[in-house]
Amino acid sequence: MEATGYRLIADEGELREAAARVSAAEYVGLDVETTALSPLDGRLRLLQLATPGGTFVVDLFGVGSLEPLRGVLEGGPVKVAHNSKFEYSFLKHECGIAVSPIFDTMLTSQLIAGGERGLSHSLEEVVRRYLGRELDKTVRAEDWSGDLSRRQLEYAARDAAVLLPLHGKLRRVLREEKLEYVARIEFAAVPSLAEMELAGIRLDRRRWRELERVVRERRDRVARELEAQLPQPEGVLPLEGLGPGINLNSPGQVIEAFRALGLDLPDTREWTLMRVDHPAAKLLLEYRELQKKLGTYLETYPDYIHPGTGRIHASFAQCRVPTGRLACSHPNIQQIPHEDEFRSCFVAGEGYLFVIADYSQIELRILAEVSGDEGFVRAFRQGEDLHRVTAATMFGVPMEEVTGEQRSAAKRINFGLAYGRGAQSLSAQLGTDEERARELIDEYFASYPKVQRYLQGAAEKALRQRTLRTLSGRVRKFGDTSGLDRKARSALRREAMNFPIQGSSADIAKLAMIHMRRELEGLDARLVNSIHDEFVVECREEIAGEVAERVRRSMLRAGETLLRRVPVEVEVAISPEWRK
DNA sequence: GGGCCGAGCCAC
DNA sequence: AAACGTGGCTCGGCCC
Repeated sequence: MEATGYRLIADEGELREAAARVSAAEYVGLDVETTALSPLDGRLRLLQLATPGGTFVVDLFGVGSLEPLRGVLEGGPVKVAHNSKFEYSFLKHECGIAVSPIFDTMLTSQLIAGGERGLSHSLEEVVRRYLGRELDKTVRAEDWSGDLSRRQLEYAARDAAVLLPLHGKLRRVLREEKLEYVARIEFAAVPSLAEMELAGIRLDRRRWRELERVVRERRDRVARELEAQLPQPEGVLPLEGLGPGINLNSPGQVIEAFRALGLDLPDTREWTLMRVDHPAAKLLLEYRELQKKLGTYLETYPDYIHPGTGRIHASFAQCRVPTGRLACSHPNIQQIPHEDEFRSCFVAGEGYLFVIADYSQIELRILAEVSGDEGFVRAFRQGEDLHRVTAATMFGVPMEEVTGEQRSAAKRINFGLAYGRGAQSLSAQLGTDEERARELIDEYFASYPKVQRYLQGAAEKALRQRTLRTLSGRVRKFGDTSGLDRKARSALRREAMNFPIQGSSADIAKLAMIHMRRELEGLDARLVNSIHDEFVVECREEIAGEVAERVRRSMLRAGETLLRRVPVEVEVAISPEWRK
């Protein structure tokens, strides 16, 4: 790698001069070094700006304020960054600067990869893949809070400088691969995600603790009843209430205990236990549910409350999921149990309310759109109850005469097909035999012939052309499909049928987040959670009505941008708690 | 003590 | 023998 020239900026005068030089550039590489990984816990130390004419390394412990750079960072040249959510978050939180416009080389690499597994998207790997250069990343782990070595400064400058040739290369690839539109969506969504993380969400600690106590009592009671049913393991004296007993969380020990009862289990999954006719099996299922709630949610979530803000700041990964859905972690606030007793512990702050908005049946609307099936499209256009219409057509009865059971079967098929579900699994869910399930599917496809044609077409295309796209052009690439066994082939077919539907839904959700941020700008209102087709916005109580309308408008606009033949519907609720 | 993996299960 | 797409988290159980 070539020697890196850079200029260290250590006072305000030099910074103003640098800002003037940088503002003339069309693209600048942007990178920061920080004293911690979260802006809530650490500070910016260095800010690097790379232009074709040279790289500036700004020492924030020297300049004090980045105000002279505001004009460069907000508007002005395109800022090229790798994982720009990081730069955005620090600059927004620490300086109130909203970086824009953005070109993100990590998101670009992820879009181009199309969900292929095993590809790293670290700067080091992406530079190796697209530029054929080696970057030494060993300096990153060093301490950035004290005096900086020459090596550290060079490293910092080089990381920013490499973004320019990388951008040049990736821009060409984006164009060749027809990914420019979806890339624009991703880049524009970065501020929405960053600000959602910074905002965090409030968990009512007292109510959560109370719920924990109740659930723990229930669990302990079930555990005692269950242990009374199971034989004690050998070599353990049955000391009352003191025994180590068996570990109910260990599938191995549970299988052993059931064997002693004369029940041979292949595994201890829910599906297996459900059909075991023994009170211990029912108790174990009950125990599992309570243990899951306790261990995964109740005991651990309070640890995520940030001491500084008193709120939970989860992280959202923008392009980690091949379909384009967000992934959430630390903790995952997309998987809170749906029951009100859990969700209602997430509350708006004092004087604030939640606006909770979700898309109604968005994936089925997408299926209608992409398949173009007239019956399906008509049902949505006329605002009918789709499951009822489906049942009426499938079973050949008038709408008014559809029974609850028929509607429920139709609903399960409607949803199942979007996941590529087959007769076998459908029969298990409906409690019919496989032949009957096959008949139902046939009747379904007879009612909606273009849906069948579409789904089969997607599966074939994945196998033959090995690439599929969503409505925004997001691509999913499938590896070599020639050597797959039957099982792997059918798994791939199912994935192929699902990808455009789930992926287009993610496209719409991301567009909605972009619109929403603009619609809410200047209001005391912000997005605090995003659960695929649902958004939770927190706002001052006085403006909740107005915010609800703006959220609805943003979501409808996003839906209508990508769905041209099918109407979009959004349901909005206002509540001090996260609940329906 | 940390890392890894499979089983199991929560969400959409 | 067994399920139906996308994830993340906790646990036991194993390794170094």
